[in-house]
Amino acid sequence: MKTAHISPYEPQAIEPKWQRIWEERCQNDVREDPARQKFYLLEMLPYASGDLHVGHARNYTLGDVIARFRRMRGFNVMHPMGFDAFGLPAEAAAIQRGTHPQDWTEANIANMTRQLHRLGVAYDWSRVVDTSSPEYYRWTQWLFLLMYRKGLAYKKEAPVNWCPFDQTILANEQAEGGVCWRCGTRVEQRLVNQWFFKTTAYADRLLEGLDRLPGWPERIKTMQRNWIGRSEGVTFSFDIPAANASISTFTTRLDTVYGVTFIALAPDHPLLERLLEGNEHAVQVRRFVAEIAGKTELERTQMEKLGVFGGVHARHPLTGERVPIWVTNYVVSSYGTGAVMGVPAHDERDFEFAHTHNIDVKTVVVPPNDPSFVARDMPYVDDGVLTRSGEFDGLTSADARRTIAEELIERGIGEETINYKLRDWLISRQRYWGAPIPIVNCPEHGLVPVPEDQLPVLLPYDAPFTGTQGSPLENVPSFVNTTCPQCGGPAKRETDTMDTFMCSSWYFLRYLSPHDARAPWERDAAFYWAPVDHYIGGAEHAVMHLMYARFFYKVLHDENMVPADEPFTRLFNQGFVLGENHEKMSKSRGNVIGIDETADRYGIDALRLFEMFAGPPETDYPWSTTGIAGATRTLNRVWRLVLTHINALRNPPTAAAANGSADADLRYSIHSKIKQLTDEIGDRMHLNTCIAALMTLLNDLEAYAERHEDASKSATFAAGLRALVLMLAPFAPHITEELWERAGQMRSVHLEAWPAYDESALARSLIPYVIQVNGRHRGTIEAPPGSSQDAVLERAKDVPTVSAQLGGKTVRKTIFVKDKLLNIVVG
RNA sequence: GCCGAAGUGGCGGAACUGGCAGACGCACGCGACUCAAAAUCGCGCGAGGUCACCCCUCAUGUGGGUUCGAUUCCCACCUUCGGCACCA
Repeated sequence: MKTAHISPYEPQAIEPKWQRIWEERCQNDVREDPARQKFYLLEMLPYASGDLHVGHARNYTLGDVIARFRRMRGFNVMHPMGFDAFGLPAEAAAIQRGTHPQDWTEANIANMTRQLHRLGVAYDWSRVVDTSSPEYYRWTQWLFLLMYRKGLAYKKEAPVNWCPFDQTILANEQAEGGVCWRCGTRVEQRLVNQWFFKTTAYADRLLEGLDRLPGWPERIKTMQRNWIGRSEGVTFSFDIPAANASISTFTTRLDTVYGVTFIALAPDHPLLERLLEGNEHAVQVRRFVAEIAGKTELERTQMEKLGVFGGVHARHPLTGERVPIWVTNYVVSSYGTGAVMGVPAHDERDFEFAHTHNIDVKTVVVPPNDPSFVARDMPYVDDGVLTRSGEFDGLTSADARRTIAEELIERGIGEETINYKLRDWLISRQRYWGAPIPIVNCPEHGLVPVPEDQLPVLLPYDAPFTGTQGSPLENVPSFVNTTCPQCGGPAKRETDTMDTFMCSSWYFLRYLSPHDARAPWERDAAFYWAPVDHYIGGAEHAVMHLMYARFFYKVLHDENMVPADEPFTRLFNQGFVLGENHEKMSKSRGNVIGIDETADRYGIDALRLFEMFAGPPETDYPWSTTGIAGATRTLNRVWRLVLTHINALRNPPTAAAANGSADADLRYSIHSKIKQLTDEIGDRMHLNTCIAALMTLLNDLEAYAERHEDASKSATFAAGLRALVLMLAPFAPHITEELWERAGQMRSVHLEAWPAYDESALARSLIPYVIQVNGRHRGTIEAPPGSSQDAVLERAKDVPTVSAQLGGKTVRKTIFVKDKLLNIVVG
């Protein structure tokens, strides 16, 4: 093969060239087309942090390959991109460097936009959104008002993480370990008036919806189920005669109720003060409560189980026994009723507590096969059969739970209850860089929503965001002081901004009509495009973003603004790109590989090809400098092969196979690869094996060209070149477009149809049969498909390595798998 | 502690429903081209035995099991990674 006179492959020249042309042609812009099947592909929008690295590139390339493939398969593909632009990092950077959050964010978006263009991803750039722009957050505020109108947004006083140094509230995830992520100060629990969304009202629907999402990873659904934490049980009361009160408890194990030997109260239980009146233990209890109050809930969960006797007894509603009440550190007031019936024999925690405080352990449930069982060294927490439980003895746990519940309900002291771990979503943030909450406080009318025609409530550019003066907007009089929309009298605005997760809970709908000034999105557009068919993003958003977005979507479905009640049909969590040292890529480790430096050196197509080839999309893999060099080498080989035989693409030969079996073999290779990629990209998405298949096809084509001087005149070879370029196009869009143009094609390679495979090319006259003796591979023969067992056996006996194993032994049986294998069992 | 995922050459990985373990690539070695190097191309490349060739044995974290046959299914254990962790 002559390689002379072929221009060198120069990605640095052709990549910007095609990016410019695609942009000028608006080649990737889409619109609704009822005649075609839609496909909405989305990657989670990035936070506007400023710089993209090869991990982002992997994520977006994966989406791009699937989107381009779908487009070539005839789908009308929506593939947009945007920026999650509000948030604390912008404010932190502002405080640190003295730049304004808006300027910092804008500069970052400009840089990231440049880098995203550079990646060659086929986004519809006319739809880009910036969640910090007034055109966008106007609708975030509008959606807040929708929630408010529906009674799903409310304000209440609640304990939150407060950093005394930064003078601000922190989200749970920013106060991990009980310290402020920014300054390391220990956070305090503080009661603050906060805005919440009533996510708990949707708890059951959020749970049930997961069962209708077969396209989601099981582990993400499990995480959401755990987070929602639905549990069914019974709430019933214990009377406290001495205090003339009663204490309500929740349990899922009513079958163990006869084993109650104490009641455990949360230290901040509302009834506690009443129990302590005239109680000789009061001093001790108060000292204990004060000690615990100094700890956050998180710290409490990490301590050993402590408690003091409360000085009073309750009356067991079924046995009438006196049950001591203890105040403990292991019961939390925020779940259930803040009081727990203590059953040491059948609960790990109660057992541990009872053990250290010398409380009775009363076994009331025994394993079915061990009636004399006694919980001595460890509790028995499984279901079993009841004993020492009065009239309920002999019932199974399941039956007992039902029967005892009926009894309590009948007597009017109990009711069936469902509890959730899920709590309402706290959306207030005392920060500057977020969307202001569109509510006005009027001395006459209380909380008054800002009328929709007055949106957006603009974030003032000038605000003292020092990070130490509390909420910055509080200190901007021109913002705070306003008039009541209802009476026109003087009033004050809410100075909190909204959690940025609100911005990202609906952005995928804004993409559908990003410039609409009358509505957050056009209903028709939503009913055409939604839901998102394929959502790609990291698993770190398993609960937060994905739960919030599902909540929003269900509310919007109730409003008939979207066509269904689940926003993301298929969810895919891609793996990370690790550093070359197999460690997580991070600035502090100094192993971050940037997009620009990589593109300059190897080209974007090589980056894309390497990242899709290095491993299956869901697993982590390390960066490899030699690996990407290998991708460049592969592209170089494609370049030379195609240009050497460019005439075969320019004027495809029509002559039938000229080289007999070589052509048939090549044809088989071509069509099997087309079939493999077609099935794989559409379904399992193991793009690494797709690229391996393309490399094999490249090897086969090169070998053919090497052996046949007149390769360019073979119709089969020409078809192979064509298939190679078309199938490589989603992976390496620039080089394929350039080759396509040089082949004299008038249309973009990316608007061509995906090649079709021919079943007849996959049928072979001879196929390999594996011959085993006693299950071990001893040889291979070639025979026609559909050969009989006897025919294969006859042929197999002639294979020396097989006959050597058969020598002198009796054939006991043979196992024959049609078109595949013959196993001869001898002994 | 509980739940889940994963362990395959020097490295990334392949083998999709049990049927030729190591596709494809990287690294490495040898050779061709070259004054030389780079680039490129060709050949080799799990371990051991025998080595002229054929071939044989062992090998998919460890130990068992099911099966004619196990990287694949089952049981136990080890390691790694993720999630949950007093939710009554």
